[in-house]
Order: sequence, then structure tokens, then C-alpha cells
Amino acid sequence: MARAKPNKELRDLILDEARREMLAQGYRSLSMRKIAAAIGCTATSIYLYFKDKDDLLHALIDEGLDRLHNQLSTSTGEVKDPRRRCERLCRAFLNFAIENREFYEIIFQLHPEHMKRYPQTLYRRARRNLDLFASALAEAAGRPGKISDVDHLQAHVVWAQLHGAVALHQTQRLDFRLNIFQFFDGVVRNALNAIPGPGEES
Amino acid sequence: MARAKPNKELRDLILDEARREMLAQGYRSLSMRKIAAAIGCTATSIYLYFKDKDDLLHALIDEGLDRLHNQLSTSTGEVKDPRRRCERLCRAFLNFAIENREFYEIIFQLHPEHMKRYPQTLYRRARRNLDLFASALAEAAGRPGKISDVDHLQAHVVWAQLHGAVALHQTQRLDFRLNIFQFFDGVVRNALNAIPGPGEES
DNA sequence: CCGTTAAGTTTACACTGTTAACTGTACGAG
DNA sequence: CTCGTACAGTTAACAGTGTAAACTTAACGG
Repeated sequence: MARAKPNKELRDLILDEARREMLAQGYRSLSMRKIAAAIGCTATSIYLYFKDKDDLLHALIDEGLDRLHNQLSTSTGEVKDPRRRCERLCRAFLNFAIENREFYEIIFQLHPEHMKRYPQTLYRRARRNLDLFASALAEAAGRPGKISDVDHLQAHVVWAQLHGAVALHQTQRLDFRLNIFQFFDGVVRNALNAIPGPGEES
Repeated sequence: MARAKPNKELRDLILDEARREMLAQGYRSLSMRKIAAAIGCTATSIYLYFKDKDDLLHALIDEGLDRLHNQLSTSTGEVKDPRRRCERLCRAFLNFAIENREFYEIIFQLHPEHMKRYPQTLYRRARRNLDLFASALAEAAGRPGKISDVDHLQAHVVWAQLHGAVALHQTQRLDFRLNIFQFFDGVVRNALNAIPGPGEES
């Protein structure tokens, strides 16, 4: 019964269905057989286009990283003041996390076990996003253009603050009495605290 | 073949083996059949003592929360200065996370899907830990003894900063060039930035 | 017209958590 | 002493999971 027409688009069909299912039911509910059933092929066919399930997941992560990068890099707009640029980045990051729950999860929360063969191109794509923060921090510290180790470090601290907030929120560990907007505001404020004024250094 | 002697300790055996396997191979590798095989019973026997796998996990989380609470509450020792108490708490939290990787993971990273029937006692136990931070913050803000909403909020922000660092570290999302000690130092420093001096308020 | 290549399929394996039905022992009541 | 019941634990089974190997079928080049 094998279709003779080499269905060039099957890979895309798989990817589309995987994304759809992930966004609808969560990435944990992804199953080779379910995806296959939904698009009318067999589970093993997927292995013609993806090495294994992780490989399929990596393709989605890749997509997610691109979306994040777009959202981050357009967020700063024409804003000149480096501190305000930073704030825009933080807000954009949080917005992305909230609006793209499942993408965020596979990008940042997926256990390293699934990353054993994580392709290096994804690492590079991920680094691009952090560098947006780092260069804004470099600018704020009065050395635009060149990202120093300190900027790199501070970018990680800011990132950790944001990620921690998102992670606790998404895993529902926050106290239910907490006002979530105040919380995120406080988080952004504290993240921006990590920015040293121009000239001053710790 | 059912053993006549009612093995009163089977529940403990299960729990011990589950903990052992979790610490040795990670909680993801926990399997009812593996646990059963290791202690010489059948998988279905476990259901006599735990409602399901999540229930077993919850028992381990319970244990982990206790360990964390011990580590946190003994960390401050005789230190009087509230800011230093806060720092001790932060350090103790990070140490716990690093030294108890798997416990940390099931406590803080486990997906809410596994928490559907999360017993309320665990919530209370979890809140105890956050309250240690909140009351130290209340003290630092000059209103010892009574935890205000602001303290509660700031405690969450501090917690998010710490958790973010741990989460990124444990999921191996940090840049490999990053000096991990400098990173954690920066994180603690920034977490403490969230503490307002006595009297001042945002 | 044959042989090769590639796309898809069927089948199978080794797992997973979980339920239902069953077995055998211990103990208390008649 | 025997019967009944409660209980601890078992076996068998179901509905899933990812994935490898072998097989089928269609298209194309010589």
C-alpha cells in the first residue's frame, strides 16, 4: 500500500501535526503513533524524516528559539536608553513565556536527558538570545559594542531571575495568594537591578 | 505464594528502594516494576501502600521538603543581622539544590500534571520554607515578626532568582564558558538586592 | 524488461502504569 | 475444630509507549 508518489511534504505534515498537538495538549502528550494517526501514516514513517522522537522535538525547539529571537529583537524598537532597552527585553521574554507556554517548556525546561544529541546549531541559536541581553547590558555599562565577561555574567543573572519566575509560575509553585502582575513587576525591577550604572563596577 | 507474614515494613522497603533508585539513576528512571523487582515483590503490591506512582513520588517530595526545611532553618544559626541571615538562607538553598539534585527536581520542577492530587499537607510544608525567607525579609525591612504582603512578594522574587539559577544549571542551559561560582555569587548578590533597607519602601 | 532505490508498511520487542481476578494465609466466631 | 472473612500478595491482562528489522510497492534508469 506504500504510496508511490514520494510525498515530499510528509516531513512538514509531521512537524505541523506535532506542533499542533504540542500546543493543544502539551508536549508531554506527543506520541509517534498519535501524530501518525492524525496525518494518516504509520508511526515508523516518521523515522524516515526524524532520527527519533528527540530529533522531532529538536526541530520544534529550533522553531521556538526563532520565535523567541524575533520577539526579543523587535521588542526594543527605537528605544535608545539602554536601561529601557533592557526592560523591554525582560518584558518581551516574560511575554513570550506566557504566550508560548509549551514552546518555552521544550526550550528551557526539557530535561538534558532529551538533549544528549542536542545539535550544536541549537546551542548557537540559543546563545543569540542571551547575547541580546548581554549587549544591552554592555551598553548600559558604558561600553557599547563589546560584550565583556562581566556583561555575559550579568546577562546570565538577569536571565536566571526571569526564568525562575516563569518556571515557578508554569509549574504552579507560586502561592495562590500572590498577585501575579505585582510578582512579575517585582521580578523585572529586580532583574534590572543587576545593571550597573555607566562607569560603576562591582 | 502470598506470604502469610504481614510484612509491615514493605511500605518502607518500597520507599527506601524508590529513594535509592531516584538518587542513583534519577527520578525519571523510577519504575514500579523495577522497584518491585529490587525488593522482591510484584509491581502491583506497591498499589497496596501507594495509590499510584504519583502518590509514591509525593511521599518522596514530602521527605525532600523536610530535608530542605532542616537545611534552611539551621543555616542562619546565631546570625543576628537580617541581611546576613538572608544571605545564609540563599546559600543554604543553593547548596541544597546542588547536593540534592534529584530531590530538588521532584520538589520544584516536577510538572503539575503529576500534582493533580497533590495533597494539601505538601503545600503547607512547601510554604514553611518560603516563610523562612519572608520573615527574614520582614526583619530586614524593620518590621520583625509580622510578615506583610510586601515581604511575601519580595520573598517570591528572591526565590525566583535562586530557582532560576538552579534550574538553568540543572537543565544544562548555562553557557559552558560561564564560571559557575561567579554566577551563583552574582545570583545571591542580586537576590539580596531585593531586600530594602529598614524604612525605605518602593 | 529488469534491477535498483527509496518511501511506507507490517510486525515485533521490550518497556510503561494500572486494574481485576485470583490465591493463600491468619485469625476470630460458632 | 471448623468455617468465614479479611487481608497481603500474586498472576494475568489491557492499553499504551518508542523503536528496529523485515517486507512491500511504486518509480525510474539502462
